Amino acid sequence: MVTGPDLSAEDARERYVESVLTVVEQVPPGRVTSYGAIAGVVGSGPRRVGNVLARHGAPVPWWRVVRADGSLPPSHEENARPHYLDEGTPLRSTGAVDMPAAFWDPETRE
DNA sequence: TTGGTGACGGTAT
DNA sequence: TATACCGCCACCA
Repeated sequence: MVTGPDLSAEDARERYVESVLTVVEQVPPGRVTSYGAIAGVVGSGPRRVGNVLARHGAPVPWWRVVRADGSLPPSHEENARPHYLDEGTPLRSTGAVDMPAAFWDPETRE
């Protein structure tokens, strides 16, 4: 078989990206979820999720997606803080998100 | 084609 | 409690 472009695989990748962005959009204001939680829903590893947001995360509320410990890379943390204050997201004195209070599980939607 | 990299996560020290 | 290291896996140069 001639090695043509695998369009099905490319389409699968596109649907995967769309799935991730859809989950992010479903996170309620004032709540956050983690890369790992999204990974569990879309069926992939957490680094994949971060990679997707890095490339296609601009149009979605990316600040509602944080690391498992509730923190974000310093630069993004600066951009996210205003959103947290505006949405009333529970924060800790460290500047990270108060995970036990703010975590939203995309699988149980609570 | 091969190798390096990363918006992470968990475990070990 | 903080730091280091490894595992994972697709994307980019």
